[in-house]
Amino acid sequence: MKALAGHLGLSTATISLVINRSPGARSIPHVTQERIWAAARKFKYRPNLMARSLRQKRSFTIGVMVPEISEGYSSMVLSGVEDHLFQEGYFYFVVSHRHRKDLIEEYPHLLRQRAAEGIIAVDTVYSGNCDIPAVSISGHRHVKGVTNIVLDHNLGAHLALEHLHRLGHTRIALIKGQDFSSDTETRWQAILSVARELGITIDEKLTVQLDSDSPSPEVGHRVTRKLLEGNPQFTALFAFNDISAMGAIKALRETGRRVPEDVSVIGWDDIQGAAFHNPSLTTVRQPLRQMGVVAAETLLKRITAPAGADYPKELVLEPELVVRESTAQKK
Amino acid sequence: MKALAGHLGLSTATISLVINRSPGARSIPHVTQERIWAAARKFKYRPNLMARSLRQKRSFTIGVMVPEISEGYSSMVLSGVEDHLFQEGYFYFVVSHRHRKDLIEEYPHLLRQRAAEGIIAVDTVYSGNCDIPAVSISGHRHVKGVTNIVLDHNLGAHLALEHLHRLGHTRIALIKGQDFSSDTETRWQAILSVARELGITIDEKLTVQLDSDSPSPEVGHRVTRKLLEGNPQFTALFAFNDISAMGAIKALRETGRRVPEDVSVIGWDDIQGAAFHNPSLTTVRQPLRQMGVVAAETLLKRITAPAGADYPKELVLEPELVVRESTAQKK
DNA sequence: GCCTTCTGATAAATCGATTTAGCAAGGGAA
DNA sequence: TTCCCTTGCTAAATCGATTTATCAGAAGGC
Repeated sequence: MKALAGHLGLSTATISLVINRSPGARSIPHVTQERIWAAARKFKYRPNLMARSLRQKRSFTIGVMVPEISEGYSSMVLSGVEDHLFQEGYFYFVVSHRHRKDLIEEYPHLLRQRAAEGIIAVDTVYSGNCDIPAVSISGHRHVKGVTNIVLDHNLGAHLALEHLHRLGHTRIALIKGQDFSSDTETRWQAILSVARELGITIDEKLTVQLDSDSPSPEVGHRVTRKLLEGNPQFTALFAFNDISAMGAIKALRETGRRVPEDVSVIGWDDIQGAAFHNPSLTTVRQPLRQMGVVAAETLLKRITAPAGADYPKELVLEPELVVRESTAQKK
Repeated sequence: MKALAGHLGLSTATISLVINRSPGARSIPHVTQERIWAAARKFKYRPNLMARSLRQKRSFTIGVMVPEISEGYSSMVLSGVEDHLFQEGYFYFVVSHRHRKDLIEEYPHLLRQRAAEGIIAVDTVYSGNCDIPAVSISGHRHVKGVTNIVLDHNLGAHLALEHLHRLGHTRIALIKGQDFSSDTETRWQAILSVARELGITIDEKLTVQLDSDSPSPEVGHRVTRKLLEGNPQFTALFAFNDISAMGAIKALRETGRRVPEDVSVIGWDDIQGAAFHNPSLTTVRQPLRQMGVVAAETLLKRITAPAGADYPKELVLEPELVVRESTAQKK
């Protein structure tokens, strides 16, 4: 910039005014402005954003916390987040905590230190111990200063169980989520409540829980194998998510049960692979990309709002049922 | 920091020396140092990294360019990149260009403007038009200033074709990658060369090419349906990647062909879902995470090396064959 | 007693921008 | 002529750190 100023015989102040189209540039004649633009183009001048941020206290950067980046759920959400942030000229840092408590605690501060103006926490229990605006996707705890983006789990449970019910299934096995997943408890309560409503009994002996933080279908495979050891009778299985549903289907096939002829399986999420699994998965679709977009929108709105302004505490999005090949009429 | 200085009755210079353990702190007595640390802890002092970066011209930030974040290949690589960068105290920006030429051209500059000290380009043809260190994963073009991390495609093609050949397959259909994918051409040439070596004829009528930038198996599904229209005779299919292999398998099943009984299918990548597909996929495994780690290591080494130092132009990693259910002896 | 060296700090410049207050020249009105 | 207002621009402060040069005073050597 100094070089530009020298070359043009002007001061850096003038250049700054023109480049930023600030109101102070009103009194700069058009010819001078053109000279400045021309020179800027010629020398490919790009302002140092660090310096600008330091002065303006705006970085146009936000931080995104995910459990694990190489995993369908987070990356779909990220894709939506990215979409919106890009449109608005923001960049973002991604950090993944892999469920480590200390990192979940520390990352918000590190991000803030790096001038992040806000935080999006994906599938992470965020304690809000940092005083910058935050949006939590599937946070499920009301924390001061944090907007929660959540799915209507009751609706989701309803869609799934009613579907199975209509197909004649009454003995339904369940795979509950990992304890650390922020959706687990909410979804579980929704399922229990809807089951009661529909007159479906939830049998504890037909229930298993995912227990490892691996994002692989292997976990669902393992717990389903364990479930099947006692050779329990059931005609449908409702998995915590599509990943575990895939593992469960593999376990069912390995033990001689056909899907959907012998057992109907329903998943949750509708990740990329669900439609191309064999059999393709019936599942409760979460609008993951949209959740990312909404999170980004909400966060930016909060960032640009005057301090102390009101903000939404919770935004609820609706799932939909996608019926494919993995569920069928009970025989 | 000023507040700290005031509280302690010291100057900011002294505090800076101590906090950064700089050599200049030698002459500061231990008691004073302890006072400073105690106060820093008490007031939870965290230096403003923008200001520090501005002065030191180090940001400990790098930029990662990917085609699309919500996609198995990129996110696996990212996971490796993340792992190493985190260890070394670096943060990173992610940008996805969705194959838009203008963005591929512009992003390196935007990243540099945001003080990124280096760039990792994943599956992206990077032109190196920006003078910061760069590492390209599957770049396949030698560009000045860029280190290429590549897979040994010849070995991969060898593993796959030899496997099919041993199983007795000689008429092999091929799905070629999209033109924009940086691996497409290299892999294709490797396959042609290995086929010649093994005495396998590549029949043009058995070859189709992926043509959409969607990361879904749908693309592979569509082109395979088209391939099957003429009812050509073949007993094995070698897909560009696992995603398209899944689409292809669906198309084969839909037209009454069983996998692997009628047609053996082999993929490439070994993404998360490959092992839990039905049938599980035989595939050429790329060490994607490791490629990410190596990329990060190499980039950081280049960043900290003295300017003008030598750097590797290419690092080659080896694939391995993972045999699962989707391939079988020719009947 | 004088000179040097070491100790324990600090003042001030610097990084690269933005922003505010204000200056000089020219024109118009009283 | 004088005063004021606009036009066109700049000096200097500022953001929050790092870093270099320097300084006062004490200690040690001759």
